Amino acid sequence: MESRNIGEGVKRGAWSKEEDILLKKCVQTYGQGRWHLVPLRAGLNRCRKSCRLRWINYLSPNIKRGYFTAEEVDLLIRLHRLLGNRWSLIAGRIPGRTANDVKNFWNTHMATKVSSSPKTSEPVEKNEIIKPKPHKLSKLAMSINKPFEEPQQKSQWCSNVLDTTETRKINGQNLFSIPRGLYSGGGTTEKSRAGNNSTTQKDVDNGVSEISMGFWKSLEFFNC
DNA sequence: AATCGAAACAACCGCCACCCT
DNA sequence: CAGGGTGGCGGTTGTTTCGAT
Repeated sequence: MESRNIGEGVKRGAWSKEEDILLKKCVQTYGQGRWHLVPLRAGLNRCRKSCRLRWINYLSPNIKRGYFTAEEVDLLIRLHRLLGNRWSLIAGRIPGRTANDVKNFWNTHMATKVSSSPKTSEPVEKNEIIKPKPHKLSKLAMSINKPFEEPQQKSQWCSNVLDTTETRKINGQNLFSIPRGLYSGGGTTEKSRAGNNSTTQKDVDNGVSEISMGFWKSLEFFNC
């Protein structure tokens, strides 16, 4: 694939290995953040967004690549029912997966499967989906995304947040029929990844009115 | 072996909230 | 308080890869 040069000479398209190395070095040296400075520091002819996206979705050492495990899919389905298309939130609860990963996976594997399932075609009631305004939600997510200390904590959360009957049906019907063997089936649970937990209670409170009570009940598991 | 359509995934775009001055 | 800059998000598009015929 050929990269294109559009506009003010900023390179677009696929990243080369050399660019990856430069970006990696830059982030390792200066840390994440201040993305507007990254192209300059790294000597990259890329826009800040492109650099950030490349790091977050591909170069970050926390990223888990490869097939989604059955456990991850199960969690994804439940979280999607709970949160809707809040990919960053969902990704925050699936260790090692990025929002882009989750979104791509859902769009290519789950969206059609779920919608084609007679039982699951039943639309999720709008008032059941948590839709705080984006950035309030982001902050809320940080509190929600407190890493699970223990594996049991995670499974407890999963089993209590949602009724699992539906997702089990989805899994039973579709999980192993997805082409290209995208599931490893079972798999291990990664240790929780480091979270950016800078949320204040005020931030969380700001979103209260926009969030269903069912969700807040689920948050009791985190003592939020 | 070649072709074509579908699936998978990397990357881009536009928007918006937050932060800082 | 207002305005500009920045970070981050979800939706969408473009390209590559895979599988069927």
